[in-house]
Amino acid sequence: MARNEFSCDCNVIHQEAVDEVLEKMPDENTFNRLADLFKLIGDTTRCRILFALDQKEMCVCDLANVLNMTKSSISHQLAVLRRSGVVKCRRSGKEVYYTLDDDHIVKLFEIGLEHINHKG
Amino acid sequence: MARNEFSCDCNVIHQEAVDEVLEKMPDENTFNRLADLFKLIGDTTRCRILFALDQKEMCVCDLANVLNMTKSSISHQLAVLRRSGVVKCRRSGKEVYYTLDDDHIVKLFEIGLEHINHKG
DNA sequence: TTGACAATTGAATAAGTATTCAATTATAAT
DNA sequence: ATTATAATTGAATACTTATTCAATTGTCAA
Repeated sequence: MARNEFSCDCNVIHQEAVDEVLEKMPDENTFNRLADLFKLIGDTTRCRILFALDQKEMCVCDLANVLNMTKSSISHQLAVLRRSGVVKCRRSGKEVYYTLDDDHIVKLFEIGLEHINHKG
Repeated sequence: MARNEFSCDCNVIHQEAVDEVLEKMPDENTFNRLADLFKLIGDTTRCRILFALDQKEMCVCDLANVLNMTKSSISHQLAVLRRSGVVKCRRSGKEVYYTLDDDHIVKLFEIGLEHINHKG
């Protein structure tokens, strides 16, 4: 019984190619986590926060000023980034300071910028 | 007049840091394009399509079988990828064959996978 | 030209999410 | 204790978007 009998609305045209690709494809969980990672940095606000934190450790107020947005908005996004483990924070007095906690992010940005500069 | 007087709901705490970071930050357009790029690959379906096309040139039916999804769904996503210039296509008879058209994508995936394997 | 199949397209629906607003917590200073 | 400021949080709203469904286009074969 073909594995795609129910969800796919067509017959296989190049069975060999399909089988070969299927064999090499990572599992569903991998794709979900990969997509989640890119989704995380696929937002202008979070991109800017991460860029700022790559320059300097900053508190929420600083970030609000750099991005010209409300503290609440920044804080919500920082919570997202924290949950995903790409930033970490420390409290000092009334302020909470954030820093990057992931080496891969910067590399992704570098390649992303290459892409942008390469294309129109 | 401070540039953040209206949208930001707090005073600058570390003026020096804020100024320094602001100076180094790319402009708005750059962030929008960067975020758009990551948004593009921040979707499980598009991730899987791109992974498949990195292995082999494929027609829509092949992709529908590999991903176990409808041709319509795949076609919609291929249109998105085409508009963004990360895939290209050629028609041959009744079929349309797609291939990757961007070297950066694969690099982004590699680093993304490193990230995933590194973290829990 | 008619029928069959690959692919695309537009509209509708459903699901996800970024920001706003109001309220609350945490810390420091008076 | 009280006040002020930094930060977080939850709920609501507005916006975006992935998939589905139905209809259409393009190509080939009979």
